[in-house]
Amino acid sequence: MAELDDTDHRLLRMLREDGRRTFSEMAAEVGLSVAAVKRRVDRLRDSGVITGFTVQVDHAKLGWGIEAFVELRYAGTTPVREIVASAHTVPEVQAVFTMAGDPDALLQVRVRDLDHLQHVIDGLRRSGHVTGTKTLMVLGSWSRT
Amino acid sequence: MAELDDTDHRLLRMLREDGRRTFSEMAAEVGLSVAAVKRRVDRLRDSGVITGFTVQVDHAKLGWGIEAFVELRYAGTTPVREIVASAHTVPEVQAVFTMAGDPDALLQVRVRDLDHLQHVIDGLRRSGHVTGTKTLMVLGSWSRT
DNA sequence: ACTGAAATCGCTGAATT
DNA sequence: AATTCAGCGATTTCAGT
Repeated sequence: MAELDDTDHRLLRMLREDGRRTFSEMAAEVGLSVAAVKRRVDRLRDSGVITGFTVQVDHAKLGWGIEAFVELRYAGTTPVREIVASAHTVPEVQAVFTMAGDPDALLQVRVRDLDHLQHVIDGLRRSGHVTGTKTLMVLGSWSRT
Repeated sequence: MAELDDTDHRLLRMLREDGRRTFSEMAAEVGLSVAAVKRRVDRLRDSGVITGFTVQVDHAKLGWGIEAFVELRYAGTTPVREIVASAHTVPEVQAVFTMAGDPDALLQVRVRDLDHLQHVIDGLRRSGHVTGTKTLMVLGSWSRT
């Protein structure tokens, strides 16, 4: 577990709000030189606290307007790595969470419409050792970032 | 819904893999000038397809090693906006999804340890009109980005 | 819409305290 | 660990096609 001071946390918070904020801007805000800020951000990357940078996309604007969570139940013998392996090959699956207890996994999926969702769920039920699904349709969402 | 050609989709994919990729790199890859790539990315931002840039963080490295989903059920009279409003003031809540049917909402939470999780769940049950919770502990996860 | 060039601004590494 | 400075590369704007 990495040792971070207040300045590191401030830099992380700034980058969460805008991952393209420049070192100069951040330096001015925390009261350090540009090179010092760069050294800290480099260190956060090297220590694995920062794993990458990415863009945030409005999927609805791209025509993928439906979001859902699918709870999966598997046959008792199915190893976890097989659950993840079979689920993440489905392009509509955005994230896979393996769970303790019931259900065995939770999938976050994004689809164009309800027909499309039906098709994805059918595919999941056919593949592997899925013994049951429960689908939760997302009506709205809020995210901290 | 925005009109995007193949080049726009390629640029989006590149930025999802690395949100700090330079215009020069992307220009070389898609075979356009730097100025043309910048114009396209600017347009994706202006049209709302790109909503922002952010950093990806390994929360376990920061000592927030436990992740869970909490299904919430509310009294029938509770308006959706009140569900979201009360949940997103809890700092441990990373995301709020309001759902069709049962449960009424799904919260993604991150905590330091199980005591901390217990405390967060107790707080949720006390606040507002929550009539029941079910907590799903995350053992492992995979995400497309 | 894209190109190419010019000006500005930010990034990076080395030397220093 | 932070600062300063110099060299380099990226961003941004604009005229031209």
